[in-house]
Amino acid sequence: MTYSETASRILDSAERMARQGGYNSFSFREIAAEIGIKSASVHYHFANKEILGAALAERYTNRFLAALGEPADEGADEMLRRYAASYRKALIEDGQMCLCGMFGAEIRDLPDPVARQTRAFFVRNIQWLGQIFQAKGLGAEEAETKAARMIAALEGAMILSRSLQDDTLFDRIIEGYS
Amino acid sequence: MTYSETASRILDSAERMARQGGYNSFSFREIAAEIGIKSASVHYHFANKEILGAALAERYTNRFLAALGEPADEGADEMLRRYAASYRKALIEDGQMCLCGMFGAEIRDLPDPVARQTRAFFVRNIQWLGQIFQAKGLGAEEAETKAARMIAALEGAMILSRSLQDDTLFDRIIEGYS
DNA sequence: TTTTGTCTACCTATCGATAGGTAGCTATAT
DNA sequence: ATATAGCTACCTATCGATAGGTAGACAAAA
Repeated sequence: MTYSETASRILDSAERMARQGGYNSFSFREIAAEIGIKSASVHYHFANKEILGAALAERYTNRFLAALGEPADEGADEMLRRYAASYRKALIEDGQMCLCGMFGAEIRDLPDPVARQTRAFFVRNIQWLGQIFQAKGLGAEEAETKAARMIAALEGAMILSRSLQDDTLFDRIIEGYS
Repeated sequence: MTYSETASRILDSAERMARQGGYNSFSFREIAAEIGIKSASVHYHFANKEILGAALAERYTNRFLAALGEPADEGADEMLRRYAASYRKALIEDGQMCLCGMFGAEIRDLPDPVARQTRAFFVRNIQWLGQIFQAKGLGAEEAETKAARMIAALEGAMILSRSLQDDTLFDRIIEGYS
């Protein structure tokens, strides 16, 4: 999926808000005000909120995986380090939570298309990490479990580090995974 | 803090909604409708939303810790198992997320009194678990890190298991902590 | 001339919150 | 015993703000 300049700016704005406060924390009005158009014009690009929310999660997932590269490009340990570093960068450098971590927590309250895209984030990330763990010699099932465990640790580390306003806590929690 | 019958039912209702969709997912009107009073009467018991939210997090924290008992009552490993089991019960038996996990994720968007109570949940839980790890022979700093790591793993496991609608995933992720 | 993107203007529903009132209980003072 | 006063727990009615969403006009570009 490719987006126009305006559509991209809408997504940028919505993503920033959603990663701060979840699905109910971005609105057509606020997005419009931020990028200098009217809320009706936001509806032109994204007909309703569930379409916008689903697009948000889809673009986030694609960008996230694209930034990681193919799972086999380099050594397995280096890939794990890179994976953890991408969460670290989001939290500490960008000051934002994982969009799909937020959406995942409130998934029972989300419109179905948004929930589906949120699940896709975790499925694809478990696949990505699972390949790494398999490259390290683990069986498919165990690799998947370890992948899920690592993602859970990173999502949880974000929440605790953010809550306690202590960036170093993220590193201390993740120590050993990198 | 002790609450009247009605105040307790307000908190029960709000807690259930908040653990499903976060701070913006409960409203005075919806709570009132659920327990059969008017929204103005909810304001009688909790003057505004931040007071209600803070009371929610405070009661949740106190109940959570009370259910765990004193950290030294039994063997350290049994206490760790019990700690993980309390998250498991919430997720699988009650079908709910951790209230302060939800609030923690969106903490930057929360009114200050709610954010403070949310932080208190994590501080007190790290203290509780830290005592267990110290009883197992770890130094204070390392015990605190391991405590935070375990809480992060449990919060993250809830999000993934919930997102992927797979109860067994929670157990597989937590395997080894219990 | 059709499409694209934006606008004005509006809608209904809901939000948190407040004002003002009432029924019933309780405690004190006469 | 009775009147007075205050408190508790609710009510009706309403406020301004904001939510998501829609209809239709309009200008520029293809």
